[in-house]
Amino acid sequence: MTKKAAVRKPQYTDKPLSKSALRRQREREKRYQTIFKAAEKLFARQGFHKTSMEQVADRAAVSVGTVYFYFKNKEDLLVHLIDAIGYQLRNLLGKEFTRSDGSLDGLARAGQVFFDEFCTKHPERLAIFFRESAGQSEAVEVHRKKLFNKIITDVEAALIKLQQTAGRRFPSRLSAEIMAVSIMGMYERIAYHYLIWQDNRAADISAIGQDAVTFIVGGVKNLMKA
Amino acid sequence: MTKKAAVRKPQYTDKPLSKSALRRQREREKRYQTIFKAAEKLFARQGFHKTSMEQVADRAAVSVGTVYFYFKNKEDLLVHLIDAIGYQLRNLLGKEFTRSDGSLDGLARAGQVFFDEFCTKHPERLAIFFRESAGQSEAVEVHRKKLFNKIITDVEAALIKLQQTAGRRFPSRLSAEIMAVSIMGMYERIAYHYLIWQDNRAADISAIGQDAVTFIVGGVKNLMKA
Amino acid sequence: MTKKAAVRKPQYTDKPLSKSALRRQREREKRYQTIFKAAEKLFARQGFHKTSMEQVADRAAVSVGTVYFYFKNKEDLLVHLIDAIGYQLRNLLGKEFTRSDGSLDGLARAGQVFFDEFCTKHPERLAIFFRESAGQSEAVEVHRKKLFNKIITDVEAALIKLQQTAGRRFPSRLSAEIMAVSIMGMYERIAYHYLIWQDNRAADISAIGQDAVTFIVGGVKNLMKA
Amino acid sequence: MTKKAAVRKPQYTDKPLSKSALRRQREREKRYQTIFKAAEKLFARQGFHKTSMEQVADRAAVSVGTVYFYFKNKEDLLVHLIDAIGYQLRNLLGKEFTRSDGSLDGLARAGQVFFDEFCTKHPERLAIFFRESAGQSEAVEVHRKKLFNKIITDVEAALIKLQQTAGRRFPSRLSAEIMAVSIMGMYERIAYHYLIWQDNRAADISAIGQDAVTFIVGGVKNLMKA
DNA sequence: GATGAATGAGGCTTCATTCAT
DNA sequence: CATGAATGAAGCCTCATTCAT
Repeated sequence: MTKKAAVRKPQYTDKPLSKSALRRQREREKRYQTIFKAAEKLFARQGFHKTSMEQVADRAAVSVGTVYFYFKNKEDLLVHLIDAIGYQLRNLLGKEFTRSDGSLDGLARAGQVFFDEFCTKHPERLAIFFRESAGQSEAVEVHRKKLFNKIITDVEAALIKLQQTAGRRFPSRLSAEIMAVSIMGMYERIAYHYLIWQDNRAADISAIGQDAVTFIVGGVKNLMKA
Repeated sequence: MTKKAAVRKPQYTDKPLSKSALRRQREREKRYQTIFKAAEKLFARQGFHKTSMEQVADRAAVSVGTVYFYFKNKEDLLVHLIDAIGYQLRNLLGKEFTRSDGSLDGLARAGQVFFDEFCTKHPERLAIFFRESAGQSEAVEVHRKKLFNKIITDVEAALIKLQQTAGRRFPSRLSAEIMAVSIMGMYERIAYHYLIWQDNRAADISAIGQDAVTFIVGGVKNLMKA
Repeated sequence: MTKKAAVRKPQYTDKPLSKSALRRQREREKRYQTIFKAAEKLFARQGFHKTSMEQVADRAAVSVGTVYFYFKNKEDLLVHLIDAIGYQLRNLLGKEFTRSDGSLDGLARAGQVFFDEFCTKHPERLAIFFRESAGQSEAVEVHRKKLFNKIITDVEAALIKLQQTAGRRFPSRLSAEIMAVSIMGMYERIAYHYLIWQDNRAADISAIGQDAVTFIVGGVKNLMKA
Repeated sequence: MTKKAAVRKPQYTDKPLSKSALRRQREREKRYQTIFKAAEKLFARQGFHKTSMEQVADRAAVSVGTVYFYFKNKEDLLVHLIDAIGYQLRNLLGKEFTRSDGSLDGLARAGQVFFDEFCTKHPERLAIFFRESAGQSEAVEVHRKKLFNKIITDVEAALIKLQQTAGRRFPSRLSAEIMAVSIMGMYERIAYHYLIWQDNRAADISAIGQDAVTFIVGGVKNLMKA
């Protein structure tokens, strides 16, 4: 493990581990998570820039050096947070899409899940993904872009499948992507508006999501007609 | 002039100004603009945090002290940028809304104007408004929120007028707001996606906007039906 | 009038002044005083270092440039304040000493005057002389020292006269000076303690002064005995 | 360790320290002292304002960051200096007072100790306490006031004890305090006059102190008579 | 004489990162 | 592996002073 690479995640090697090695690995994983959670909370609450590595270390009850053992640098910490959030998000939404039958239901359910399972339950991740990860650095932006693109591609795929099932065609080759981007933007801003800026609206978010879904359904249909 | 205030804009007093005072004022306004533009460019290109006040001063060909003469501090510079952008944006969109007759046309035209007049012609402002102003500081966030809210309220008002004209009702009292937020989010992300992340798509943006508008129209109608 | 010298005080030349020149001179004197007073107040209230030249100018309702026309620089402003205070103080005390007949009464009356006429009526000058002028700069310290020395010399002279009148001798050649220094220190700290640190004790200061005088009288007598 | 706290002094916890931890602690204390001494010297020689943190760091042969590791900021450095001086001073004088039997001797001895042990041996501390700490900032002034008050209270207590021993009464309830303040002022200015302004008089200071003590004794007696 | 915009050196402070123990 | 003291570059900002108008 070189100086530059930082551990990040426990490595998975093939050779069986001794008991003590196992314990060490578990400890390591635990530490990693502690630091991760500390950063998540602090970045979401105070912002990425206003949070110092010392604060992260303090909250995780480890030394600064330890933070640097698990994460290459501060940016790396943010990137890992973003990745984890993206991973979770795609998992959550993906499940709904795959379960979907090519009707608009999958899209609708994904929207619900986004609000009910993700936004409401992980407001910190919401803030990090949509607020803190913006405008921070080149590397972070690259990661963010990649993630957005993946989710957009997921949605786009669902829309294309839908189009085929319905035996229709969207006006242009780009239409599906544009809709995917639009849906992403809608959800993003709705979450931002009602959950980050008005943090007591969690109760209404489900109903709000309903309207959003109705809106989307109308939009998609209208584009299929065209 | 108190310690904290910084000049910013020439003050408008009632007493007539002498010729030399007038020139002085013009010079001041010019300087202000020079610094403003320098910051706009740098913040958009390198990011707010990566840009130092010295760089701003250099690009504006003035001393650091002069920058501080016109702007209270770095944050103030960003806030003024945001405000100016918001002002321009509302002006642009507002004109379309007022010219509108309560049909969906106004909304459609506003969308076009957003892409064709604002995004394409002021990519730097786009980046500042949607990327750099996010996650920077409390004060900036407050300004951003205020602006977003204003635009959302504009759109919402147009939607309500539309509903009355059509003699229909949206499902809930919130629906119009939700749609407004959604539309804002759509446009934001479309602009971000095609103009910031893929900066050579300016040519397609008009066509993209078309699909977006179609989508919106369908969405709005669907919610009016409901 | 060279660039370096700054006007400071209106010059007194011998040739008779025209009417307009007279008025100009009066105006000048007035301005000088305005700035002087502004600085006095601000230095006393916020401290010398915490006060900027701009603040002085603002309070005097003139431009920064004007302040620099009347005073060479910031330090010069403080030095002039100190000098003026010293001048007033010596005048006040000196009168009592000269009126004195070589008895301890002069000393006693000077003490009273110091508290009743100077401290109570010019708390700002008190703060400047005993607080703000300390530890600021070489040049200021030199002035302060000179002034202290003058006053000390005055007191010393009074003590020596007293000794002669009484037909006694202080133990050493230094004794009178030591007593003068001591008296100065007493008054200084009493004023500081009761008027600067506890700013509502002005009412008691006369009574306090009484005790101080009694103390001094005892001290002087004891040293004459020795 | 929070952002604001800075280490300052090694913390005393109950758990026994390992050998290496002990050494670390010792090193830390040493560093702290080095920086402390550097600041003491520089503040006394060049003045607080004229001394930059970089100079302090240079003289202590550490980096600027290290200075800030041990002291929260520049003001903190001065405050700690003042506190240390006050602590030493009270210790020195306090010993004489407690050893005292309620006669004037204690007061006299304290005076001697002040001149012989403190002023002569620690001219830098003298300058910091009586010159540099004046008129610098609100926080510093608060500390200075507190310390002066403590010493004054000590002296006052000694005077009250004296009065009881002697079976006399001072004219007013304030008298003892006034005398304490006076004595403080005398010593302060004598030290300032002969040791800071005329720095070659250290040899005479003992004799000077004698006269001062005689003066004080006379003063106190005179007030007891009254 | 008065003005006030412009200057820029200089100071304080932060904090990501390193590395010896 | 963990620690945490040390580093020092870098950034923000202030403000005394100047000078063209």
